[in-house]
Amino acid sequence: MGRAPCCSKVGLHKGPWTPKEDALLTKYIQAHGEGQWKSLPKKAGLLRCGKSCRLRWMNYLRPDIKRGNITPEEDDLIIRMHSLLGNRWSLIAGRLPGRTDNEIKNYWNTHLCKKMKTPTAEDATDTANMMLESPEQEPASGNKKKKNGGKKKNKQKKNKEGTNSAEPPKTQVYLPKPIRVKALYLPRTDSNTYTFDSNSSASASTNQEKEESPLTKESNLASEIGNVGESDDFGFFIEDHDLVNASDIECHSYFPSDHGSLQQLYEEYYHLLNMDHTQFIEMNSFGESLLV
DNA sequence: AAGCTAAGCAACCGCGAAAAG
DNA sequence: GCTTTTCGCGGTTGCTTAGCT
Repeated sequence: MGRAPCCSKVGLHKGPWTPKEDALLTKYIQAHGEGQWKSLPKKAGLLRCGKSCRLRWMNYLRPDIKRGNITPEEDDLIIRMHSLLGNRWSLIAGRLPGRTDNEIKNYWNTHLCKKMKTPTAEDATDTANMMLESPEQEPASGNKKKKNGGKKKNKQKKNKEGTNSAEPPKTQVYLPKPIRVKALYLPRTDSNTYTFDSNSSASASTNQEKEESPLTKESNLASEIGNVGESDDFGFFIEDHDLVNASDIECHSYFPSDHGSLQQLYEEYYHLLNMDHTQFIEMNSFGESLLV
């Protein structure tokens, strides 16, 4: 069955955003919160596709975006998270406060991919074990500079499901899928710093959450993983039995940027992913049972 | 200084999944 | 339970800029 286009595409602006468009979008979202991307451009007075608005907001305009200068610690974490999760940019980004999936993806494709191909002795020792366990995932097209122009579109993409038998098997992670939680109820605040007007939907976190220190929050989340043993990649089954997606909880909002914590977080992930298979299977079926 | 190439990054596209009707 | 709509993700493209000859 056909799929309706996300927008008419007729008469819509494309390409780089102007400061005026940025201002309109920011103003609208500050007043009304995120979500309803389809209708947002019209309401905000923008001649843009809703997807474009969302992307612009998520990757550039959000107040908590941290731009530029990936630190060595972040760099290291990205490499190691990638070795565990593969090209799950949004998951990796969710663990790096202020970083976006697009930024991390670009960073990987331009810097780290090369680095992985020509590892220094230090890198080699640091990551060798993980690299053995998970196949090197090429960036979609590497650092190719296709000056041949023209859109080849998704022909390669269609092959991604592993028709190439020569490829080594990927590390499979059998964990429950996150479920989508409506932004209206659990907005993606990302925000220890990102607070709109008090009536904004973006300020949905409870007072308790707001008062809780980042460290407390982090350790709580860590204990959620430990106690409940229920994390997808990586949704959490919270004690009061609300199944939510961690990316909606935005635990990264609560993670302090100190790098000891990033290291701790990595170790937790690594531990989860190295649990034996029966645990994965149980977790998977448990998660699925919740989702049916 | 001009032309060329590579690198970096913002933005677009299509698809899958979940929500809504 | 089926269809349609909406959202979010990952892959890809193409513009801009830096570096080199």
